[in-house]
Amino acid sequence: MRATARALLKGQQTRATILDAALGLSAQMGLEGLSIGTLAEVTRMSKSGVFAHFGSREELQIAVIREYHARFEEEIFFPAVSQERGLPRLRALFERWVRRVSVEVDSGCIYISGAVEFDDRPGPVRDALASMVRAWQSALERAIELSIEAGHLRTDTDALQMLFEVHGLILALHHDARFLRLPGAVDRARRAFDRIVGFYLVTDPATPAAESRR
Amino acid sequence: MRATARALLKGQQTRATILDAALGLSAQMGLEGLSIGTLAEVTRMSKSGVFAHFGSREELQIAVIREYHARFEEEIFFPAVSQERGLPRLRALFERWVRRVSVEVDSGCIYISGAVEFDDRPGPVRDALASMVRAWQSALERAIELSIEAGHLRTDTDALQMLFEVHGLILALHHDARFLRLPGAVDRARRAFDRIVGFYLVTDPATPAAESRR
DNA sequence: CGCAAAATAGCACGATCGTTCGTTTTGGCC
DNA sequence: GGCCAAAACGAACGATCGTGCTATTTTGCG
Repeated sequence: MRATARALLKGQQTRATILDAALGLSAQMGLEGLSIGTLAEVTRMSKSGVFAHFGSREELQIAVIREYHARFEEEIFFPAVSQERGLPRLRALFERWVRRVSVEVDSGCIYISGAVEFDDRPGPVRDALASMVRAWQSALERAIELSIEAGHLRTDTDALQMLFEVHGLILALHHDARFLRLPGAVDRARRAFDRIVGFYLVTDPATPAAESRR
Repeated sequence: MRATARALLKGQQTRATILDAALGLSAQMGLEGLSIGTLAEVTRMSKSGVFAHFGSREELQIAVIREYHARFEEEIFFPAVSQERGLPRLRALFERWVRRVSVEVDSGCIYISGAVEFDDRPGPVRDALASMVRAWQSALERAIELSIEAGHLRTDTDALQMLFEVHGLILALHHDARFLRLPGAVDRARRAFDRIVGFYLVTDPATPAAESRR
């Protein structure tokens, strides 16, 4: 009857436990590889017990995507927006993103694997995934635009073009590090990012750009 | 008893038919999504009839990978090496690669989807896939090195670094065009490629210029 | 403690999976 | 036409999948 009463019924709590295990499982095996059976095994519950918390496999997958998104925001986006707008924030976003992916060499990125698994499998799961990815891309686009407004990047910078190029670096990093297991991919990504930034950087600091390298 | 006698026993011929269907199926559903049942349905054969041609699902997957590699070479690599070595050949390789991926918006690229599906699933399938991908990357690396030797690219060009960046463009193209269904991704990839080439280009044919080096 | 409701378990279902085995059909050559 | 090996088939197997149902246990609260 305390204030905690409603906050965490037993159900919500084990649901969180299941979801956590589901996150790990689908990061490793992909969203399609996530099965209720193995999930029940891992959490030491019955299949139907697990199932009851989500109603269907699709809902489970969507719940996983949402949870992944929440953690992604927490780990990458929120800490980075504490940096001052413009290039410092953009750099922070990229650096945290790179670090996340390089940690995920052993766990897998649901955004990347999900994009491949659902790229021609229409339905609510794909929609949820696409909407999260788009949200993240929009956040990055916004950070680039703020860098332009702050006078750090050239005013004729095509934000979406720059985003495209930076995103490619993350995908190449994921590919080389996780699939090919090549060493040094993280450094390549960082170096390429600096090169891209260098290209879009204002050349004449007539306005007090200050740039503040890293 | 004609000359055709040994060349094409009935078995090899239907095996080729099955393999062709398998290529299409696994381009669309991924190598893991390829099932003998649906493959039998498509080719209007019995499951066991299909199965007998490959001995196991793994061998079927490997056969698909090898066939994909052969077609990839035929469509991209061989026509491009007819161009003169150096930048023209490198450009031809990239342009054909981009075109292939942009056509694959509706069919899927086995190299890309396979890399995600098997990035932590060790075994013969992963090995075969990785070896094909590495072969293709080596071919590109070689093309870059030839461009350096031909005096088209700066002598201090890091071929693997440039390869990393170019590969990222293809992955971003695949992601944006196939998953997010964004228009204009092809042009973005081309523009980014030109920018990358521009960076590594020799500015003064006499001396490897000291442009804003990073 | 007691009781209603929530949470979990148990069981069975139809479907699909890769694979095996024995049989039947087919194709090539005398 | 007949012979033999290759090719294709059909049926069944054990396993796993998602998903209903119905009990049973556990929880929260008066």
